[in-house]
Amino acid sequence: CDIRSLGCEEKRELLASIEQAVAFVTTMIFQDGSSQLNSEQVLTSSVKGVVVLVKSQTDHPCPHSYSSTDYAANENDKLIYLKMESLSLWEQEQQAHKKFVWQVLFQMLHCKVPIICFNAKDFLRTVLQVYGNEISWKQVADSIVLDPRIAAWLINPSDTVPSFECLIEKYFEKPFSMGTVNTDTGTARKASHPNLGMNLEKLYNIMMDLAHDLRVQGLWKLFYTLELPLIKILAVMETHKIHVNKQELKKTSEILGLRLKELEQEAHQAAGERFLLTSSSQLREVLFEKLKLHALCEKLHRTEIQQLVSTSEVVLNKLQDLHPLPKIILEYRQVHKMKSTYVDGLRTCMRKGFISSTWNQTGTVTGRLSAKHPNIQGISKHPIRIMKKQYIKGKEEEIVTISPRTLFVSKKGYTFLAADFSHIELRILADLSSEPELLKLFQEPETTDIFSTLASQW
DNA sequence: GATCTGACGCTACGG
DNA sequence: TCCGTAGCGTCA
Repeated sequence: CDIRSLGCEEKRELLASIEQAVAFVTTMIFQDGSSQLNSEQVLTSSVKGVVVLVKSQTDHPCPHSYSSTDYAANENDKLIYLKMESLSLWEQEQQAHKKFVWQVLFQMLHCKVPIICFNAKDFLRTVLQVYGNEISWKQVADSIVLDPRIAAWLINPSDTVPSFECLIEKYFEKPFSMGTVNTDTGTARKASHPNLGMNLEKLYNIMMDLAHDLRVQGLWKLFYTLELPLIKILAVMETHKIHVNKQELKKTSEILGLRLKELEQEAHQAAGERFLLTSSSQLREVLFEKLKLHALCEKLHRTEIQQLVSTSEVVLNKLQDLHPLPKIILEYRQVHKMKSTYVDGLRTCMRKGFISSTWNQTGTVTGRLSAKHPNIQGISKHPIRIMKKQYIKGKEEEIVTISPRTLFVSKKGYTFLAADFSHIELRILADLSSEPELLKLFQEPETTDIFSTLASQW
C-alpha cells in the first residue's frame, strides 16, 4: 500500500506491524522508474521513494529449510511504499507525510531487525541526505543492515559487480526475466512495478541462502563484524564534503597549461617535427623510427600486449643522455598528469566548491576499498616544481611549487588528521609466529626500511 | 561529419 | 619489487 492513503488507525497498525517484523527488505525507486535492483544503476536519476517489504513472523522457524525456488510470499507480509520526492502540494500535508515516512524509517532503523537492501550504502546515504536535519549519523550506525551484494562478493571476490539478475540466476537456478519497467512514461507509479514485491521476496530468500553459504565457508564473522559495519561508515563518509580551493585550482590550471605549451614547443624543436606529445605511438615513431635511439641502448622494456618498444618512464630515463627529447617528454608527462587528473579532473568532480568521493566496497578482488570521482586514494603525494615565466620587470621567472594535496581545505576550526599503523601486518605476523629474526627486526630501532631489510635476508 | 566504444599505454596511489 | 586499483589520453 501507499502510506499516503492510510488513515490514523491504519498508520498505527502499520507502525505496530513494523514493531513485530522479523525483517525488512527495501529498495529505492528512482524518478525514471528504475529501482536499485535494475542493473543499469542510473545515479543521475533522483530518488522517488522507497518500497519496503515488511516480513512478519513466518511458520517456518528456519528460513533455510525450504528450497530456493519456493519464494511464495507470506500473506501476512506487507508491501509499503514511502514516497520521498517533494512535490509542490499543500505544504502542511507534505510536512505531515514526510514526518510519517520518517517515523516509519526511524522505527525500521531502530528495531534491531535486519534491513535487507541490495546496495545498502546508497539507501542509507539517501536517508541521511533526505532527513539530514532530523537524524544523526549515529542513529544510522546503530541499525542492522544486510547487503546481499556484499555477501555475494565475499563468497566470490572476482565477481566485483554481481547484479541482482545474476544473483537470481545463481540462486534460483534457471534464468529469470526482470519485470519490464515502464520507462516510456515519466509518470511510472507503483503500478509499473508489478514484480517488485516478488523481487523483494526473492531478495530476502537470496540473502538467507547467502547467509547460509557465508557460514559454511567460515566467512560469516568477517561479513558481520567487518563488512556490514563498514557499509554504514561509508554511507556517512559519502554525506560529508571536503572543501576545495577553487581559486587556487583555476590559477594552477592556467600555470600548468602555459608550462605545457612551452614544453610542447621545446619537444617539437628537439624532434625536428610537430607531433602529438600525448600520443605514445607518435612518440614511439619519433624516438625509434626517426631518431633510432633504441639502437644505442640495449634491452629496452616493451609494451605488454603489442610488444612494441615502450615509451614509459623507465625507458625515457635510460634514453636521457642520448638526446634532449626524452627529458622534455618526462617533464611534459609529469605536468600533464598534474593538470589533467589532479587539477582539471578535480574541478569536474566539484559541486559548489566541494567534493565527496564514492566508495566501492565490492570493487576489488583483494578485499580493499576503492574510491572514485575523485579517486581520493590516488592523489599525488609529491609536489612538483615548475618554472613560471613572469613578464614583470626585474623578475624574469620564478619557481612555483604545486602539491595536489594542499588543494583540499579542512573545515574552519578543524584540521586533517592522518593516522596509520606502521607495518601492522608484519608486526602481527611477527607476534603470531614468534619468528626470532622477524622479532629482532622490530626490536632494532635503527631499521629504516623494514621491507628492504627483510627482502635482503630472504 | 560528429559521436560513441573498446583496446591499449602510461602513471599516480597503497601495501 | 610487483600487484591491483582509478583516471587520463589516443586510436581504430
